[in-house]
Amino acid sequence: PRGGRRGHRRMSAVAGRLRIGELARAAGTTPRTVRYYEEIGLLPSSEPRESRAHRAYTGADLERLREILRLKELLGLSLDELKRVVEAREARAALRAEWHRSEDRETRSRIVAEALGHIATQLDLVRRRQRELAELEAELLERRR
Amino acid sequence: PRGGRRGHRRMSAVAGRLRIGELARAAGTTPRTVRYYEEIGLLPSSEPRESRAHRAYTGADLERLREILRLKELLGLSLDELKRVVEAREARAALRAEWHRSEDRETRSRIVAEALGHIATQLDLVRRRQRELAELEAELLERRR
DNA sequence: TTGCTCCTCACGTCACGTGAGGTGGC
DNA sequence: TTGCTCCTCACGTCACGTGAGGTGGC
Repeated sequence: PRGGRRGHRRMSAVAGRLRIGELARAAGTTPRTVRYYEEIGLLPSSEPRESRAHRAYTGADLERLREILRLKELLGLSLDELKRVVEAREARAALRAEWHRSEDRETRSRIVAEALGHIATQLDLVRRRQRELAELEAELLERRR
Repeated sequence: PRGGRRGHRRMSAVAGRLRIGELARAAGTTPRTVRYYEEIGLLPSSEPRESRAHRAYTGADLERLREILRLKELLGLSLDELKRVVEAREARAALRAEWHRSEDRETRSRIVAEALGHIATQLDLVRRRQRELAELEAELLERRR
């Protein structure tokens, strides 16, 4: 007595691939937004489809979309800025591979330094927001007296 | 030997009133944004001018604009939501006057309860953002290893 | 008088929302 | 086969940006 009786089993498609509506819902957004991000190259994803075919996404795509939306909402980044962040992140992934191949200590430390720089930039933004939110919270508490 | 030599003294106009450019700069935005907020009724301000006259603002207008921009940026509120927040805040100011006039204890506590409710709503939003930012910070720190 | 800053249209842009009309997969 | 969900235009909307052409105040 488990497993659905009759009726359509309407969820994920083949092999854990997500359809655009499932992806959007899981990420807390809409299909239109996903298509728009693809259009401007923020989600390159969805490998070349034969025209008019449905888009299919992986769990990695979902993670990426969630991360993008989070940076957008929490840090207030524009899609243009997000594009640069995403590209920098991909560049770092490529560099990491290079790091593994390289024996040169100087090359290695240069790569690490650059990665740390990117993270530091984002941390600065996060912390500024945290400070501003703390101020706002303090004022609200004050007003509550 | 203080006070400007010759040249134009080009800052605030009469009696501490701000021009739109000064207001915008002080609030960290643009004149266009100020005009747009006035257009949609978010900044009613700038009492009826004879047509084509320049707008003039007070320090209170500046405070109000700053507050609006802060809620918009930190909490991600739309202008429509901000309008409601501002209206609620004005309603509270009116209620406060009523509170002072009223002798009835029940009326008084009802007014206070309502005001506390509004503040609690905003505090919830602030704290959710804080939690999300803390998560993001933790992940960045983790990634930095 | 000269320079800014201001004024009002009005069209452009960014980040999507919302149908219209049609096709695809459980 | 029936229902959803998907597809691609394409126009609408929100929150401004950006000139164009003109007027106002220190």
